[in-house]
Amino acid sequence: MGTDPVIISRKNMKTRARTEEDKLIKKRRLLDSAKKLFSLHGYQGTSVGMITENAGVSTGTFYLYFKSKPEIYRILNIEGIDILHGYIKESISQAGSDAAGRLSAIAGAYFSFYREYREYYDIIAILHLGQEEFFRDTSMLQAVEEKTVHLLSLLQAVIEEGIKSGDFKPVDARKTTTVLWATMDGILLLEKRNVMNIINESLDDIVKESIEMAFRGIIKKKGE
Amino acid sequence: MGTDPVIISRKNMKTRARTEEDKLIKKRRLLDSAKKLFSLHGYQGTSVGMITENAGVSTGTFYLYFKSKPEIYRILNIEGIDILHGYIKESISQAGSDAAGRLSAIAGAYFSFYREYREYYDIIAILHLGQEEFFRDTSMLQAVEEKTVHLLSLLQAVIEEGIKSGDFKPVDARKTTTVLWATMDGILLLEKRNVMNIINESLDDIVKESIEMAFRGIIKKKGE
Amino acid sequence: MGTDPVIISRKNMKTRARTEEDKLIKKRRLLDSAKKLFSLHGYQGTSVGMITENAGVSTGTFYLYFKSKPEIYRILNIEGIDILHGYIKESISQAGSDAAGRLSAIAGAYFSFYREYREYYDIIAILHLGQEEFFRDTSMLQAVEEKTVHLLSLLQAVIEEGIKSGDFKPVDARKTTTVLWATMDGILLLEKRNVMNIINESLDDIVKESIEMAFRGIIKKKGE
Amino acid sequence: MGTDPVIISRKNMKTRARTEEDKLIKKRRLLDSAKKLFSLHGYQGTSVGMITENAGVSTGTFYLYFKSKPEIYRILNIEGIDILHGYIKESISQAGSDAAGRLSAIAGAYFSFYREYREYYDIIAILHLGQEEFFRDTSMLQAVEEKTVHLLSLLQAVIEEGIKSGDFKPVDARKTTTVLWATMDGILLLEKRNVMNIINESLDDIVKESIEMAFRGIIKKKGE
DNA sequence: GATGAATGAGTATTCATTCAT
DNA sequence: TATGAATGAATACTCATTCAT
Repeated sequence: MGTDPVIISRKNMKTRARTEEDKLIKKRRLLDSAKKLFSLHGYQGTSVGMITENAGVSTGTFYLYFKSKPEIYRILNIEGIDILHGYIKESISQAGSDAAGRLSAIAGAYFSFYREYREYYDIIAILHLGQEEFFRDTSMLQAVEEKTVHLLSLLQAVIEEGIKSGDFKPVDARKTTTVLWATMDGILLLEKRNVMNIINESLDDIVKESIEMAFRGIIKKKGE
Repeated sequence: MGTDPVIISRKNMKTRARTEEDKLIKKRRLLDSAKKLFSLHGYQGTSVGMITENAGVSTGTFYLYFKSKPEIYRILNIEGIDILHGYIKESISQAGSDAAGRLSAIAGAYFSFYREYREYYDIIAILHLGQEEFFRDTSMLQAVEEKTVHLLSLLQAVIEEGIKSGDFKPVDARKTTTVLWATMDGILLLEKRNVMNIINESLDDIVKESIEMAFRGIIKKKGE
Repeated sequence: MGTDPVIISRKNMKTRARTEEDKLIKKRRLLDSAKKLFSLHGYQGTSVGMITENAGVSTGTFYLYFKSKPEIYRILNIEGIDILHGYIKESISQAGSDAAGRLSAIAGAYFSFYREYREYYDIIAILHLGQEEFFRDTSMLQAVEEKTVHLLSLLQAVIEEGIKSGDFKPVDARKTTTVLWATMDGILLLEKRNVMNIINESLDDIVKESIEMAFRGIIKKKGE
Repeated sequence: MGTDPVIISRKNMKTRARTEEDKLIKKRRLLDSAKKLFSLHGYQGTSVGMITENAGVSTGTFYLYFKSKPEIYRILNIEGIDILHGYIKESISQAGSDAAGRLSAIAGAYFSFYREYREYYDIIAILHLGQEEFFRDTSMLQAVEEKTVHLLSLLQAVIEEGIKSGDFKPVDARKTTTVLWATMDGILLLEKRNVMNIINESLDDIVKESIEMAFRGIIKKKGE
């Protein structure tokens, strides 16, 4: 790529810096390509060649940055989970102190994640399914599971607070958490299955409806 | 025709399928192998060779019974959907006349289907996800979608009846249907992702909880 | 096929006769199917399954009548050559005594064979080409070669007679024979390659022209 | 770029093709293997595996240089036709101005092509025969046909000139062209069928004889 | 004799990964 | 570091032939 031969004094430093940066950029380009392609064609439907071509590098370069195809997949999973994590945490910290608002915020964050990082969502939530064995044994899955559990615990904490503060009925916090999360995931599943389109409902409306339903069920009525 | 009258030596299935019945048995063996393997490794992760090996026949035999790999997959989809369909319909017809019971029965049927036909569930509900392109163009997927919509309409009818009879609050029937179905699917998704195990909750309990939650939300309180 | 149970006395004989006849009919049906299909799709493009299906018998039956796929091909070759042989001989015996007429008759017989037994022509004249090795080692090819040489010798005899009788110029009989035969074959080759169609010439006209050309060249002019 | 200046160690072609030239050499090696094998065993009788083995490369390498088996076949057809075309054109341009000489030159060129590029001859002239269906629909065959017609038109032009200049009798130029070309092809057909060998005639002698025969027929005698 | 289910080697093609340059 | 040519095992599918019934 013919590095600039003129600016001698800063050359070394600059070259290194650029190189380091270049490497990161290249790695990111590969990750982004992989993300897009995995989301679009699935894990098995995406070849390393497709990824490198999309990233504009040669085949061999892929193996300079990643050990294997499973590895880049694993990295994307971790990235995706981390982003989701950040979203949820941020939403909790920014929400007011009433339990309903906090819970709403978490749901909002989850759906925002889906809308803004759909490719990551596909990777962390969808692609493993029905590939049991293939992904089951890897440490990656374990990490994903742990993070998932942590997310659930964040939600659970909110619900427990709500119960303590008297905003929520004295439900079983863990079970309620699970069902709420399941509802969110299930809605996205229907969306992915194209069902929303077919029955002519918008994702937004269904999301709103689900939160209302949950509240009508959980929120303690005055005088109850 | 004329099945062998000497029933004794019938057992070794390595032999030729001479009667129509034998052929059906062998076809079923292939279907069962494929069902298991698709459920375990996904569509792309399952090779025809794996299927025949599992069924204890040679490669060529597969093509005696099925035209192609997509075909056996399509057949399994149809079978699965039909069984689910039957389950749901049966549950509705056997349930009493009160809306809550009918709704409960449908949910029960769906989860029963999952428990008893987990492999079919994987195939009809999970495997397509994240393979957009690959399955999007086939008529098979369309059929699956249609059937799904039909199932949703069965549930919706029950909810509408409930509203009419005064058992349910005057909710938006379609949106409510969608959310309820999403919750059911979402629960199974968590189960599939192994989350139930990790958080030490049983599928049964969560199912029960979800129905209760739904009811607490939908059922009109006396004097409301 | 439920043989007639009534006419006992003639049963054995009749059955045998019918069976023998049936066998011949079946064998012929297979041969005819193979002939048609080989001519249409080539040797490699024709499967045993195609032949049996076309003949309306089962796969296994094929091997009751023929040892292998090459064998049925060999038989068809011999049949074809024999018919051609018969045509040529008949044409010679029926032609008058003048050399030109005899020669004309042979050419006519060859082209008639092509027109009436095109499938045999394809098999004996075309299909081997470019499959050297595949057919080269079999005894079949040798037989075909011998018969071909014999046909050439028939033509050569006519030419030699013509020379002796003074009808033809004193040409080299063998070489002339070869060139004449080559011309006939070449014309059919162009026809097979669809060239006749493209240049809008009819096979008949070209055949006539070729014979005239040959004569204008071979026939001794009076006073020459 | 910059071919290795140390020419010594260049020899082992087992190495990677780094330069454009190396790639061309390897591609050619594959083409040559394919040419030889197609000529020997026909299109269907030649597997990609045979080609790569003969070329000393692995299966996958084939697809680095060619898109498919039909593609390499198509390329060989085009190459062959182009060489033949060049031969004929060159022969015409180098021949003197008398019609007989020009005609002789064309025939000579055709037979030279056969002798020097026998494998190409097999591919462009022989292999399609009796594979109707298989090749009929491809654009390739059409191209071959067009080129064939063009070659015929070159020959026809020579004959027409000869007629105009008075060297040839006033024959039907197109029909004569067709018969002459047929004779050439027919001779090669006999050669391919091994007949020349069997009857102990050399191709050269027969070619010479055929040209003489044609001339004795076409050339106008003085005073005629 | 007739059937047709079963076989398994063979086909074209793809793809993750390696490694010489 | 970057390249991309090379590999070869794997894939879906076909077909001549066998053999139990």
